[in-house]
Amino acid sequence: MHGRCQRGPSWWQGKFRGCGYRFTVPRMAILDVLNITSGHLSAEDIYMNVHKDYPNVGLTTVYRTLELLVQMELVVRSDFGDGRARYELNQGPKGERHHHHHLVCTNCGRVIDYTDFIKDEIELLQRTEKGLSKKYNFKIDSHIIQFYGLCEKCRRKGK
Amino acid sequence: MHGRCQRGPSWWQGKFRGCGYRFTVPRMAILDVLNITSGHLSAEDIYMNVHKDYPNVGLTTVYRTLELLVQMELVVRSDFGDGRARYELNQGPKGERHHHHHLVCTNCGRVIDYTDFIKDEIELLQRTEKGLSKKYNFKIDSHIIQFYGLCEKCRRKGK
DNA sequence: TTGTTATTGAAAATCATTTTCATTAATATT
DNA sequence: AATATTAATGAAAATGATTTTCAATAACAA
Repeated sequence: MHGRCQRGPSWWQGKFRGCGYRFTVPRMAILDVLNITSGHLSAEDIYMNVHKDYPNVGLTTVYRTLELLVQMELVVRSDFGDGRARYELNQGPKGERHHHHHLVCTNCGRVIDYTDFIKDEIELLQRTEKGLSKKYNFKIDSHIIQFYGLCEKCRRKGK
Repeated sequence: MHGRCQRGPSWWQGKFRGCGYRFTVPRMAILDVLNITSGHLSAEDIYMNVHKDYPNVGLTTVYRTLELLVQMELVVRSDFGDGRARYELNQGPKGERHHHHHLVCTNCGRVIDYTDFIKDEIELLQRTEKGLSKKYNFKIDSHIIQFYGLCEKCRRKGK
C-alpha cells in the first residue's frame, strides 16, 4: 500500500494526549482490535482478541477504555437487544464517518450495516426532529433506527 | 361513564383462556396496573404497584407474566438504554393500537410518546423496508425508532 | 532518574433478569 | 361439591454483563 494511513497509533496518541489522557498499551491494543476487526464487537469479544497479544490486559480495563472511547466519540456503542453492548469505531481509516443504521437478525444475531436509503431517512429525520423539537420543546441529540427480522440464511432455514 | 369498556378483566380472561393459559390473580393484578398506570413501567415499578394490593405476588411472577404478555402481544417491551426494560399495554381501552415512537430524555429519563409524523415515517419505513428486503433478502418484522436528547425541563435547567 | 498521579488488574459488588424446585391453586373431571 | 391434574407461583439461588474497590503499576512531567 502507498501513502500512509491518517488514522492509527500516532494519531490516536495525539488525540489522547490532547484530551489529557495517557496513551497506554492496553488502550492501544483495544483500539487496534477495533480497527482491524470489522463488525460489532462485544466487550468480551474485544477482551478475547486483545488477550491473544496482551494476556495481562483485564476485562475491566476493556470496559473502562470503551467507556472512555465512547465519551471521546471515537467509538459508537449499540444495543441490539441481546443483553450485551456492541462497539465499533466511529471513523474509517481516513476519518470519514459512516453514518449507518442496522438490520438485526432476531434468529442468529447477525447485524448488517446499511447506508442505502439513508438519504431519505435523513430527510425524514430532519423534518421529524424539527417538528418534535418545536412541539415538545425537546432538544434532539441523537437517534436510533433499527430493523429486526430474519436474515437470508435464517429465512432459508425456515425459522 | 356510559357503555361498557371493551377491554378489562373479562376480556383478558377470554384472551388468556383462548390461548390455553390460566387467568390468575397475579396476572390480573399486573394487567390492572398496566391498564391504570400510564407510562413506561419497569418490572420493579409494576411489582411495587401490584404489591400494594397483593403483597404476596413475587417479582419473579411479574417477570414471567410480562414475558407472557409480550409474547401474546398484549404488552410492548421497550429499552431506553438505562439498563432495565420498560413495559406498556399494546392497546387502549377500546382496543385501538397506538403505534408510536419515543423521545427519551438523556438527563432525567423521561419518555415522551409521539404519534405525530408517524404517517411520514410509516411511508418512508415502507419504502426502506422494501428496498432493504430486496437488497439483503432480509425479512423485516419490526423496527425501533427513538430520539434521544433533552426534555423541556432539563433544557431549562441548562443541562 | 525520580516523583506524581492516572491507569491498571484482580476480586468483590451490583443489579436486572432467569432458573430451580417444592408448593399452591385454576380448571377439568368425577 | 369433591377431587385430580398440572399450570402457575414464590423464595432462594444462579446467571451474566457491567461496575466498583483498592493496592500495585506505569506514563510522563520535572
